[in-house]
Amino acid sequence: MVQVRRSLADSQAVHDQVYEAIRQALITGRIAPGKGVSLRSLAAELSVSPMPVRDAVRRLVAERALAINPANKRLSVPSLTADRLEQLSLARLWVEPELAARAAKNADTGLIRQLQAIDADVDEALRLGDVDRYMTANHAFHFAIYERAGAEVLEAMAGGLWLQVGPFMRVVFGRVGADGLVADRHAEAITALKDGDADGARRAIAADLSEGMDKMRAAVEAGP
Amino acid sequence: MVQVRRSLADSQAVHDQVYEAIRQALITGRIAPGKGVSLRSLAAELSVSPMPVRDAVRRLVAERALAINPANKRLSVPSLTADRLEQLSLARLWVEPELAARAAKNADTGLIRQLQAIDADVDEALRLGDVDRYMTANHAFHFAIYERAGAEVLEAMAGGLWLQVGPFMRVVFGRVGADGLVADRHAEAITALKDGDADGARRAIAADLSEGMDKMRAAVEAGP
DNA sequence: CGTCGTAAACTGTGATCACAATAGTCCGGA
DNA sequence: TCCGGACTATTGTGATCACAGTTTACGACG
Repeated sequence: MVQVRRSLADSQAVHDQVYEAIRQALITGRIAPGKGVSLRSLAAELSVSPMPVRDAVRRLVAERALAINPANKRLSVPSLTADRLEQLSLARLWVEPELAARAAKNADTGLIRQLQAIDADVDEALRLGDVDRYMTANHAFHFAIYERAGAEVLEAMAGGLWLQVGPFMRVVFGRVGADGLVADRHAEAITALKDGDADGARRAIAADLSEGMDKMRAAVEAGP
Repeated sequence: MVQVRRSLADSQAVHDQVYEAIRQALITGRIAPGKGVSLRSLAAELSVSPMPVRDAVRRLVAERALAINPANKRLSVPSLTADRLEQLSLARLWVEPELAARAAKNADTGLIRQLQAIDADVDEALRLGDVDRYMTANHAFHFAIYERAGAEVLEAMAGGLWLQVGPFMRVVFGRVGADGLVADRHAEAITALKDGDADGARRAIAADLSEGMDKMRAAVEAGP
């Protein structure tokens, strides 16, 4: 990948690129939960030196997207347990509707148009059964909303939770197929945001989440 | 400090010790909010090489206990704004009572005794006006409870929030004096835990938090 | 054929160096 | 006194090496 550095500010540092790469691999499930990874193997895979990988991994560990075995200090992807999913669901179900409600107060036509475009992408990804594209688009949809809340602390919390939930989502697709998630509440959410209806946005996002989480729960309980 | 390494497992890595040191300095307000720090200065202060500091700082940045200026990539302690405090309050007021309620179901006499001992320490710190000791003991009290909830994800969230709130707490002491926080709800919480009263524990912790947060809010609004 | 021990490969951690970019300082000129 | 520009110090980032501990592979022995 060729990338031109314009200035120090807008240039993504290598460790940031590595972070994004691993994050994406984690969310899309390209690295299986429970599997062990190592700094050097990741570095080799991404064709960078171990140094920036080390930085990225530290960050991911702090965000609980990667786990570190306290006995031998080796890295691994956290495995999917029903208990973890339950806690993550609960937390998401609190933060994300709150962010949606706040966003409703700041929504404008630009945001609405953007959301409609993203949602069209989500639908097409679902139609094609393109898992990675669905995940990316769905993430973009939610965070386009959350970003508008203007609540950086809560938004960061949501980001961290989403990262931890990512691997679970892949399980859903793996078991019930790509059409398992077809019924989202995105249209409802868009309508509520357009009307500046904070409570409506809160309910729409809450419903969207809990439906998705229910599917994940079922998939996880079906088999670890 | 002399420390014997028994095995790789129980030995704290240097970067963990550095993390704890900076964390403590942040919480107790020894590093003022808004102030800039650097890897090498921290390393010199802690008499270690910049390398483990780098690791610790990455972690703290991920936890939003340190901020990194996107323009020049320099480190600083996040400054205290009313908006940030409001979001942190809201989040704490959701997670921590939840943890307390869960802990109530797992509480035993051992925990109660431990909490009573810690609370006595809190009270003595207040009596003496020993700010650092109060902060440490108060932290110990809350997390002795939360640990008992057996909810690692939520507990980690609480830990991250506490870390971000830490600097605000010092502001309270700086303005209203050490006796500004004298009225805590620890006794109430202990009673509820002893009775296995989940709702009581939830209410006690919620009351404890919101009182503290109110004081912080007043202190922050009085002057940045 | 199975089991155990030893050697090689691999792991995270820390130290040190190089480099480009920014911030700070100090001095000259108006 | 105040402003501007050159020089120096300091900054985060990345690369490379060393090291101790752990895991894995393999071959010898029973």
